[in-house]
Amino acid sequence: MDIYLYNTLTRSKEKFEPLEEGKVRMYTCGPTVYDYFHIGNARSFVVADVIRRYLEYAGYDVTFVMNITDIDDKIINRAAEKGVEANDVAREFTEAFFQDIEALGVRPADVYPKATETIDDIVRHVEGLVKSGAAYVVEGDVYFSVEAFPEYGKLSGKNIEELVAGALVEKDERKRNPADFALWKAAKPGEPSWESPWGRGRPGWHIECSVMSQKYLGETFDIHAGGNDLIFPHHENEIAQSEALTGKQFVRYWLHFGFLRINEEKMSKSLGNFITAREALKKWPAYGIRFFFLQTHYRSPLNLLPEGIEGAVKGAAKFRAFRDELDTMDDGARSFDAEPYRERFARAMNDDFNTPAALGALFDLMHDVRAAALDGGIDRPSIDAVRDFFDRAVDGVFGILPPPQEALPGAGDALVGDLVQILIDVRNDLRKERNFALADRIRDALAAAGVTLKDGKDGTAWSYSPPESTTRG
RNA sequence: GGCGACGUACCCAAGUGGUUAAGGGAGCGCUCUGCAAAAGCGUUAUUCGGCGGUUCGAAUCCGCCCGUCGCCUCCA
Repeated sequence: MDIYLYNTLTRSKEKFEPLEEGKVRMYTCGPTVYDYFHIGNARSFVVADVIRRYLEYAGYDVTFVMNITDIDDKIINRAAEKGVEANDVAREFTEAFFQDIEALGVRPADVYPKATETIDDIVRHVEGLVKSGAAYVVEGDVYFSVEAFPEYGKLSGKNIEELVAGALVEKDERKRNPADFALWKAAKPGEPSWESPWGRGRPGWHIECSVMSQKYLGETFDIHAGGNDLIFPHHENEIAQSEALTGKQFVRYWLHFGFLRINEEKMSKSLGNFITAREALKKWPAYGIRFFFLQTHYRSPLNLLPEGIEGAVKGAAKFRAFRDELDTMDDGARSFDAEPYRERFARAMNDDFNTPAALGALFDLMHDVRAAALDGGIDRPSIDAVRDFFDRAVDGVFGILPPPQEALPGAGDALVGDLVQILIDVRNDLRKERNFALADRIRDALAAAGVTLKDGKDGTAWSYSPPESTTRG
């Protein structure tokens, strides 16, 4: 089955045909490491992660690159505030970035190029643009001349005249056109800087992504993804800088993600209405946050509602319960064909990564497997086939399968488990004696400690999760 | 002002011309239970922001109106 995806460049869904058969070269704009990233940024990282995982599920060999912008005005400003070196800020938040995406279950990219480690390549690229006349030097700054690139505006649907007429473009007498943008910035006193043909300075933001992506993926690559707000000017400028030098198409498919909103408003650092991914992960498990994101199509805006994430946590928990059932399911005589569900899943995902529809297929699979299991039982090969697909989809592609109970903190400890079991045994004796008051006291006390008891036909099972009472705020 | 997205049940959200409008959460009923919890099962929109139009047929196409949001400036 073919994959179709919505390409911002053509404003339409297109059949995905990678440059090289069976191989995908993909790039996503990574963080500027001046602070913790927020839950809205997390949505982009998770969505990109799921797209990458699905392409691999679909059989592609994916090379996935994400940059780290580790030199930038914001980093310099933050360092000045804290009274430390820009380096220190970058190092601290690069480390935090890796911790947080790991906690979110985002699989590592193949390469994480850093701007400060790509300076030579950036300088060469800018030099090339200056030589070709697409860029010009003014007092140690280098600007890209938008008029030198006739196709400027093709991604965002803007044109230079309108941008200039928009009057919001800051006037800078040194620029030939107000829409021109900096490729290289001359160093101000005290700022980190590198040698260049135009004196000491540092790269502009846009050029980093162009150079870092092309360095690892080639002059033309398949997919470049990022948030909607990067379409203009960031990605527009990337195209201009890249294609003006190579004369080749820079990126074949541009994917853009919808925003996470809070109170119907875009969540952003500048509006100050954000919560960091780090804070969110203290409140909710990663699988719940991921499930919450995937319940909405990646291009649509998504309103952050605590009850929404709580619902997502519960939804994801059903996957775990079902997965455990599969392991203990008695085999029966009937066969169950998982293929229609696999097809529905693939059809949904192939249609511009329609994760909500794909989730629907997975829930129907659970429902129908249970119904079949009740109605005579399913044979072993069918159970195995369901489990194989289920694991590859829920865990492999979406990354939303909650960990088994044993993996939860505290519950894996042998002594803790023994103590809980002793209490359960005592309580069950009390129940036999119909001393329910004391039995319930044990149950309530355990519940307060995070241990939930489930009385069933075959005895009492228990599970652990961090107590609700520790919620903060 | 220019460009663009969206408005589907109590909440979230698929579906973009044709059988009964997916799925999740919540509510309700049931099973299980000493009672719970958890889990499972069942159930909840003659209707898709409003008004017109095209069509044998529209949530789906067209027009207008109302409402929400985004980009045009750093931002995922």
